[in-house]
Amino acid sequence: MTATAETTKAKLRIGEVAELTGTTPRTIRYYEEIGLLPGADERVQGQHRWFTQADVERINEIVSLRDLLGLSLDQLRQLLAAQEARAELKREYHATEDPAARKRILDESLGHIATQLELVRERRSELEKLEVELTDRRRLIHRRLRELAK
Amino acid sequence: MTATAETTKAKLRIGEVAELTGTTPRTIRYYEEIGLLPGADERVQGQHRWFTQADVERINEIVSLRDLLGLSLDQLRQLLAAQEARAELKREYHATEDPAARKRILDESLGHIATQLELVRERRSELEKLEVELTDRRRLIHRRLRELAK
DNA sequence: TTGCTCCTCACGTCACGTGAGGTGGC
DNA sequence: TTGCTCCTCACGTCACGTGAGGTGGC
Repeated sequence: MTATAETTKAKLRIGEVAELTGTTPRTIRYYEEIGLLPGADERVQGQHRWFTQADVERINEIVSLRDLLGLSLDQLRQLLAAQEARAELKREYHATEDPAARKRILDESLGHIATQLELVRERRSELEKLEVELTDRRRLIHRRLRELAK
Repeated sequence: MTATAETTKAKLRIGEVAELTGTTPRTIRYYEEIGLLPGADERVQGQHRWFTQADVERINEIVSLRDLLGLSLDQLRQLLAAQEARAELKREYHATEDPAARKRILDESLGHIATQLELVRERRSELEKLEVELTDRRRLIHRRLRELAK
């Protein structure tokens, strides 16, 4: 009856997943339709979809990159494909003992992360610029209010 | 022949404005069409549109809020309407000498700015969370690379 | 005057929203 | 078993993209 035992392989319905990820069932079906979510071909047409915690995390990641970095779903599909390639590499990594192969795999991962980090930082600096503008305007108004209070 | 003299009331064409704002002529026409840009009714149907530096700044602001805060154009229209109300208040502000009226106007402006700042900060904290996740993953890979180098 | 940029339809697209009508699982 | 959530079309919408055919300004 522990929490970990309860959540092991817990099957989630599409409405629950939508709630957990802040999306809608329609959005999740659409992501499956365009190939952003895996495992769609295993289901018989008309039957209910069942999701796992891993699906929730993937959708959260999609939503996060979509909203925060403003990527199109096509760009996201490419990015996620690159991530899967990385996961594949990870399995190769554990399969090999060759230090040179391991180094090559890790270097490649670093490249993918660097790409995403650059996007994040670009966005952050734009947001900070906007914040500075707003706080400047606020400061000006506060000054005028103090003038009035005299 | 000074720069300021040259740019005074300089009339810009839609293509130039698109370039300056990182948009397209189609986007600018669309924004005019849905009422995000003012002064559309003064132009005779079929004639060329002429823009000023003020239009460039407005479009930059629209693009910035659209991309960085993820607002819909409908939300943006409301926000910009509120801003115009503030500009109107500003004129009233300069017209009145009554300190109480002036204070009321400034307080209202503060409210609008606070709303935008809240949106900006929400976004920023989400972005920072994503950045931390990415740098954590990068650190892990760097550690493994150092292990390999031994 | 010649080009280049502009103009207005108008249909296409991406990322879903929104019913309509029907079936499946606690 | 009943009701709620799920299913699949399929059309609608928002924010533009993309030609087609024609006119205007340095």
